[in-house]
This record gives sequence, structure tokens and C-alpha cells, in this order.
Amino acid sequence: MTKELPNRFDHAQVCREIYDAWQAAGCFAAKADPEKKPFAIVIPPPNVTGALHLGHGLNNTLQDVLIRMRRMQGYSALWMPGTDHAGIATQAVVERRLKEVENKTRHDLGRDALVERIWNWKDQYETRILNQLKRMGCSCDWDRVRFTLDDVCARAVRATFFDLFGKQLIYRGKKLVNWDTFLQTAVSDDEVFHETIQGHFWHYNYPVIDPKPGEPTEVTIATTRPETMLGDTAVAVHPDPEAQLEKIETDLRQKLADATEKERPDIEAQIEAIRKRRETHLPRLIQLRDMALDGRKLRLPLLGREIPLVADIWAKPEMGSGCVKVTPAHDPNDYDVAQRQGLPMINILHPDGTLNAEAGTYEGLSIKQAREKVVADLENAGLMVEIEPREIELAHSDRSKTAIEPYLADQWFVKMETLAQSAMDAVTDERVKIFPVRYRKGYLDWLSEKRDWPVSRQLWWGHRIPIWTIACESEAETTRLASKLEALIASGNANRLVFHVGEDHCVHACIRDENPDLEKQVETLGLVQDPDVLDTWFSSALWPHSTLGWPSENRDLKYFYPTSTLITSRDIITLWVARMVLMGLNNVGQVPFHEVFIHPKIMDGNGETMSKSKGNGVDPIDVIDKFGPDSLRFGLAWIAAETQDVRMPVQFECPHCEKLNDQTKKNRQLPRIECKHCGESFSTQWAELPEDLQLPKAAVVSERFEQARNFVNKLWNAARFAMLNLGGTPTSSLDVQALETEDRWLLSRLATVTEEVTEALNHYHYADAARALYDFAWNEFCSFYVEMAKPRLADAKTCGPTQQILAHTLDTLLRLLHPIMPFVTESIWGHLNQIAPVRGLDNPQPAGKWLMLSSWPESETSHKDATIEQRFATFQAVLGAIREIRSRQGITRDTVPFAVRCTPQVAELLEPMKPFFAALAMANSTEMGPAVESPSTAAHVALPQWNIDVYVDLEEFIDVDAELQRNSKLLENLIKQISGKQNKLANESFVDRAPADVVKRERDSLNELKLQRSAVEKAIKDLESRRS
RNA sequence: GGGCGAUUAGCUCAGUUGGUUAGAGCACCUCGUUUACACCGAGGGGGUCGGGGGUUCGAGUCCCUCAUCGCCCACCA
Repeated sequence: MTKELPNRFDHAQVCREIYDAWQAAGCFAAKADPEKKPFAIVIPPPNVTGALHLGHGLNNTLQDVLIRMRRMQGYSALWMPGTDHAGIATQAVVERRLKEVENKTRHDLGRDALVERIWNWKDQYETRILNQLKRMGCSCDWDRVRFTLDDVCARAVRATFFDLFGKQLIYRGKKLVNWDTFLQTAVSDDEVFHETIQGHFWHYNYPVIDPKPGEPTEVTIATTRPETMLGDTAVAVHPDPEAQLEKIETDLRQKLADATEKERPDIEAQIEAIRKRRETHLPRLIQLRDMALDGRKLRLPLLGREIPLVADIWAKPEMGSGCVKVTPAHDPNDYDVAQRQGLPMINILHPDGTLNAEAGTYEGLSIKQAREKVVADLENAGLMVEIEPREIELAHSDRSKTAIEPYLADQWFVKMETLAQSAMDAVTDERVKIFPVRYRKGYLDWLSEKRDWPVSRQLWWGHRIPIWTIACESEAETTRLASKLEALIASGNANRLVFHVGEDHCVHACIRDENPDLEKQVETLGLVQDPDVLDTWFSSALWPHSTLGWPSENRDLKYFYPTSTLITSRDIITLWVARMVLMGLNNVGQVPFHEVFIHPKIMDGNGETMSKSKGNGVDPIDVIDKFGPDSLRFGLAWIAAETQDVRMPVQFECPHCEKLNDQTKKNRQLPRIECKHCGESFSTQWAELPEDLQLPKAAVVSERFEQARNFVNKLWNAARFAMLNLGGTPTSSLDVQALETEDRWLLSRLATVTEEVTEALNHYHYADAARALYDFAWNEFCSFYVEMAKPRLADAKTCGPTQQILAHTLDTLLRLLHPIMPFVTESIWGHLNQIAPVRGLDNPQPAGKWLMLSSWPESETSHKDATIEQRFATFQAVLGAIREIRSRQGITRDTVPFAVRCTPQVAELLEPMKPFFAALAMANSTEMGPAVESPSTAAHVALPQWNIDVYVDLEEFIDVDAELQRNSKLLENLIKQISGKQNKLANESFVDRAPADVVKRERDSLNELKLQRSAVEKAIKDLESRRS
């Protein structure tokens, strides 16, 4: 059977079979096993908005590597899978699709029908996402798949809301929200992006009502949004402009004192501007301030409303006219002013962005229309002073790509004071450790602001807020209703219903679990359920315990919670990680996880983050199809170092010639591209026209995975070699100390690598683990041991131990590589089990059926032997020297004689390696030892760090000129190094102050270099005499 | 404006507490199809470690500064 093994690992064929077999054998199932220690990871639930890209590929690879290692280490390892409903993002995608395909809005469909559509979308993408994870080899416990909107998570959400509401940690308040007029919902700050557009700065006047003699008759203000003046409720001036200007000047002077030469002119100009302003503006500002304190009013243009002039610190005397209009319902800062000054707040917008009745004659206009009309009317009224072009940053909704309007709305908030503090404490006292540690700061800073968390969203897709509200007419009615609700609570609903009386006689009742009867009774009293849903992060925050069944007490929750590690990306440390910590503490009383690992982000070739909308995202499936899942995983682990993000240039794979075309900013959004190699056209994800869709579509991949693919193949072929040679492997115990140098070297290295890999993975140093394994497997196991094993396997006397060591090393290597490359290792394991089922050195044992369930290797520290490793390194160096000479001299087929000048100890050590010089470098040793001198026909390589000279006697092969040239270069280099070291050692302070061992090392090194120099000089002399 | 990070070979990145001649993969050059592997093997070329200053016997590594780039937070009448 082994002869039939193909010379390439057929991932397309094999991986599915292996994955299905693992699943059928129950390898992924995690049980609360009291005999084992628990180890749990909850997946950061991917959004069901779309398919996974390479960033998710990295995230999930790292989780799977860890969970597989822990499983092998004997933990009861749970990887909890699931997806996130991603509230606004998913609703926006579905609504956009609805608009594009059917030209309908959500209002045409209605709430239930839209939500049903979104569920369909979710089903489709959840299936796709879970399938992507499976193709990647993720060993999640698939029987436990959760969705943040499913019944289990819903119970947790309602229990949490009920609890917080009962503790008065959830309250209702007004807040200016970012209003998306297209989706007609509030969007969070994180879902807003800013775009610089060319706009204007309009300066116009507000007339003063009944100005006294000497007083200004009007106040000039400036705005980029003139239409909002319809909602103005005041104009503000600074309460103490003189002191404020003085303070600014003082600060600037301070800055000037510390400034560099380069900064000075700029600061000086600023100081000058402030001084000038004191002359030009200050008297008038003081006058206005006095008028404000006097309670004077202004006439709001166009609408004619009287509005007060107020003194408030928001107005900056150093800017513009020094006065600012106040529109509390449509500007966050103005909102603060209104709070301070007790001003009314006038909302001038309908939810769809058109103006409402407050706008008077402007009612019904869109914002754009209103702006044009307001500007025109101001000009007609002769109030416009100046229109100044200006670049402005305009807020846009990330979801609908339309402009954001600040909008005053009733919202539910979570009080953060105590919750945030608890989450800060958990990190400060290291109950939760964050790696790399630098991310702690951002976490703590964000939480320390303790800003209340607005949790309501005006959406249809999400957890409906479990609050029923009624606005009563009077105090008396409120009291009556309260007693009815109390009676309802007393009738056996104590843990199910709670209510609070809010402002304006509003009564809010919260129902804990889904309970149609109770809901009906509450609704009979006239209360109506809040139409809003919760912020998606509310349910995500519960993920570590809600997925384990909280609030119901159960074995799994007890056993697996707190979970062990959270592996995620840095952009959601605050939004998600911090909130999980505080919710976990509030609900369960314990942190949700002990450690958090923040991994790098994957950027495209231009250093931009990958995203679907930019068209630079890579579907892991494309990479898997081309390179195989093991290559994807190894390639990702290889780059997962902790310092920084990684650029991964992306290519289109031409479906005609399979060659790669670079993806650029220019071509990444084109529907069709012409292959630069074969000239044929192919389509991309952006294809829409029928003629484009006809074309074959290009997979988007990155050549970064070629290295990993080659490594998989290398391992596969090393295993193939083993298969061909391991028939009849002995199963007796081996005395390791009695083995040959190369055996002990390999076992020593294996012990070291085992330790390094284990240690690296324990500290999330994935790249280190991948590199250690790559180097060992390729350079040491394949390039040396396997090559050296060939002659030994052919000899009946040495065959047995060699087979045993080969089998054992391959066995251990497979275990170590398995978490990173599960498929190819499991496949090889199956073959190995047929040819050499019993493996080991000291009391060999039959191997288990599944590699994935076998044990993680322990480092055999007794095998570690620094002397042996040193000796072997000497051998490698001499071998390298011979190979270098052969290559330089262009000798390809002939066997050459060589001699080595070295200490007697080295000679003794090299003696048994003689056959390997023949096998690995086609070279026969003539002489080794201190007495060896350069033959006149020799090419020479010096190994200063070993105090060795290697001579290859080339006789008629020698290319004298080439050799001379090389030796001169060598000599030059040696002289440079010698003089460097001599200078160093001549430096008294170095000799005095540097540690003795460092100085000694330098001295020894210098002596060796000098020996080398004379050897090279002699070689040159010989060569020259030969030439002449 | 505040914070964090980055700048090392043509490209993408490593470089552990400061200490021999700074590494890897890809790309490049030369040679080679010996029965695991051409997705291979052997060898090679290529770096003033972003600029400047400092600490130190000694700096890619520590400190200051400048430049460029990226991310996060705040703000932007």
C-alpha cells in the first residue's frame, strides 16, 4: 500500500475524509470530566453579515492550534462555536439587498416579514461560515453551536436586563444619537466614519431685540450647517472672555518657552493673533457678555422666535466672532450647553430626515432643500455677512453610507460606574491577563471614563428590549397603576416582573423570561412593549456564560467557566472584551476568561485592512482550494508574531493559466481583469453584467502560502520515505546512551524542539513554534538525519535502531505539528500506524488510532546533550566547507579527497563520520589532525569558530584563479576582523570593564583569526607558485 | 490634540535580558534530475538595522530628537 502513496499530499481528497472521520469518532466533543482539567475557548462569534476572510482565518487558526494542543495535553478541551446576529450590520445588508433587488424598504414589508428575511439570510451565511471553519479544520464542539439571538442566548439577555433594571443600573434618558436617516435608526459612534467634503462656512446675523444705545444691533455667528438654525434656542458668548484670552496667551507663552526653533514662528503668530483679537473683539464680547447676564434676547431670523443670549464656556472668544449658535437637539456640544443653561431643545427633524412642524414653513423639506432655502432667505433678508468655502468633515453611517444627523432621542442606558470599575479591577489585579501587555492601557483608559452605555437601537433585528411602558396622565394614575403592578408581582411573579416609575409619570415594567401570559396581563393594564432592540454587544457581552447555559445552573457552566483564553483582534478590546468582563462579573461573579491574547491584523499589499467592501478580502476557502488547509494554517501561524500587523500581498489566480496577477488598488474592484500572463479575461466578485458573469471567476489568494505548501509536501515526502523503509521496525527498548552520534544528536535536538514548541505555544508565540518546527523538520530531520539514515538502513547491522529512531522521531514530530497542520499529520499517522504500529525508544507501545487524540510529547530532557550537539555542529561545518569548495570549483560528479587540520579531539570526533562525508559530499578523508598541512593542490576553507582548516585536494580539477580570488577576499575579511578585535583589546576600558568571559572570548577569537590568516596566506602563496 | 505601534536584504517579516562576522521565506545568480520530495538538492550574491544626537568598554537592542507610515481615542460652531 505504501508504494501507492502519491508524491504529493492530496489535500483535496483526504482532508474531508479525515474531518468527517474525526467528527464521526466524536473527537471534538467536550465533556465535563472530573478526571481531567478543563480548558475552554469561546469563539469570537463571527457576524452573519457575510463570509469569513483571512483575518478570521488567522483568528480561528490560532484558537484551533491552542485547543488541539491542550486536548493532546489531557485537558477536557472545549471550543465553543457560534455566530453573532450583528444587529445593525446584518439588517443593513438585508435592507440594502431588498432595495436593490425589489426596490422596497423595510416599511413595505413590515417588522415580522423583514425579520423573517433576515433569519433566512442568517441561515444562509451561518451555514457558509460554519462550513468555512470546518474546511479549515477547526475542532469546535459542533453539538454546541450557539447564535447570539437563539433561545439560550435570549434567556441570558433577558435575565441580565431584568437584573440590571431591578438594580437600577439600567435607566431611560435622552441622548443625542447618530441618526441614520436611511435606516432610520441610531448608530453607534463606532459605526460612523468621517469624510472630508468641500463645504461652506456661512456667517450671518441675529438681530438684537431692542438694542440700547451703544449696544450692537446684531450678533454674527458662523456655521457649516445653516439649516439647523431653525432649531436654535440660544446664542452663547463666553462668560469671561478677558480671562479666557489671557489664559490662552499664557498657555501659548509657556509653550513657546519649551518650543523648538522650528515651532516658534507658528506659536508667535498665534500669540500675535490673540493680542490682536483683544483689541478688535474683546470690548464687544464683554459688552455681549453683560447683555447676556442682563437676560437680553435675540430675534431668530426667518422664524422670528425670541431666543436668549447666554453666557457659556462653550463659546470660544478666540474663534470666529466669539459667539456661537446653540442647537441643542442637533449638536452634541450644544446639547451640553442646553443642559447647563436650562435651555429648551427643539427637534426639527422627522425620523426620515425631513423637517417637521417645528421648522414652520420649511416643514417637509429635506435637509439639503432646507439648507438652500434658509441660505437664500437669509440673503434676501440682508442678514448674510459672508460665505466662506471650507473643507468639512461630514459624518456618514458606515452601514448605509448616508450622512448622519445628530438627533435627540429616548434611549436606554446601562450605568457604568460600578460595572466599569469591576472590569478595571479584574485586569489590574491580573485575574484577567492581557497579552501583549501593551493592550492593557487602552482597555483601562476606556473603562476609566465610565461613560454610560446606550444600549437601545431603533432596529428590528435583535433582542427586543423587555420593557413595557405606559405614560400616565397624572400622579394619581401612576400610583394606581403601580399598585396593580405590585399586585401582579405579589401573585407569584416576584422573580419575573419588576417596575420603576420614571419621569413624567412614566411607568416601565420589565419581564424576565419570555412569558406570553404575563406579558398579556401587563399589556391589559395598558403598557406597551418598547419597539427598540438591544445593542448587539449586549448579547455578545454575555457570550462566555450564555453559551454555557447561564442563568441555569449546570455542570458545564460550573466546569468550563471561567473559560481559559480569549483570542481576538485588537479593535474590539473595549467594545467586546471589556464588556464581557464586566457582565461576567455581574452575572456569574467571576471573570469570563483568565487570559486574553490579541493577535495581529492582516493587511493587504498596500497596508490596508481587508474588507469585503474594499474588495481586498481573501476567502480562506480560496486559499484552501489552492494550497490546502494545512498550508493555510501553517502560513498564518508562521506570521503570528506578537509585535505587529502583517502585510499580505494578494493575487488573483487566473483560472485559465493558474498564474497569479497582483491585486492593486486599481484593479481590486474591477468586474473583469485580463491576465497579464496568458491574456485571457476572468471575472471577479464584482462581476454583474452577463458578459462578465460568463467568464470563469478568479480565486483570490496570496503566494505567501507557497512556503507552507512546500513544507507540507516536504513532510509528506519524508513520511513517504519512512513508509518505504520502516517495514519490520524493531520494538525492543533502546539504550540511547549507546547510540551513534547522529542518533543522539537527533534525539537531543528533538528534546530541545519539543520544549521550545511547548513553551512558545504556552505563551502564544505561534510564529516561534512554527519556525522551530519548520527548521527542525526540514533542516535537521530531512536534510541530515534522513540522508544519513540511508546507508544505515541498507546495512542489516545498523538498520534496526535506525528504523526505530526514524519511526519515533516522525511520531513525535507529527504530534508536535498536529495542532498547526492537523490534516497531513493525521493522514501520515494513519499510514505510519500500518507500517510501524508500535513505536518508541524505551519500551515501545502501540500508537492510538487518532493522532488528534494522542498525547502531547514530553521533552525527554535526558536526551539533551550539549556536547553531542556541539560535535555534530562541527561535522556540519566541515561538511559545509567541503560542499562549498566543490561548488566553487564546479566539481559535480567526481569524488574528491580532503584533509582536515584540527585538534586531536576534533579528529577523533570526525573519525566515525567519515562515511557521511562520502554519502553527503562525495568526499573521502585522507588525513585529520593537528599535523595536517595544506597540499599544494588544495582549495581551502577556514572555520575560525572551530579552529579548523579544511583542504580539498583538487589535483587537476583546481581552478587556480577562482581559488586565488576567493582566498584574497577571505584574507581581506580576516584582516578587517583581526584589526577590529585588536583595537577592541587594546582599549583599556574594554579590558577593564567588560566581563572577564567576554574579554577571554575576544582573545581566543583573535588567536583563532590569526591562525586562519596564516593558513590563508600560505594557501595564497601556494596557489601563486602553482600559477607561475 | 492624547495614546499605542512601526521603520532591519528587492519584497514580507524574525531578532529573546545590550556582547563573536545581524537571520528566515520569497525573489535573484551558479550548479545538479544519485531510487522521499524540482512544491527538490548543493552553493552564492545582496543590509551604513529611517536620519541625527546621547548613555555605555560595547547599541539593531536602552534614552532623547526629527522624519515618514499605520491604528485607537477625543475634537472639529
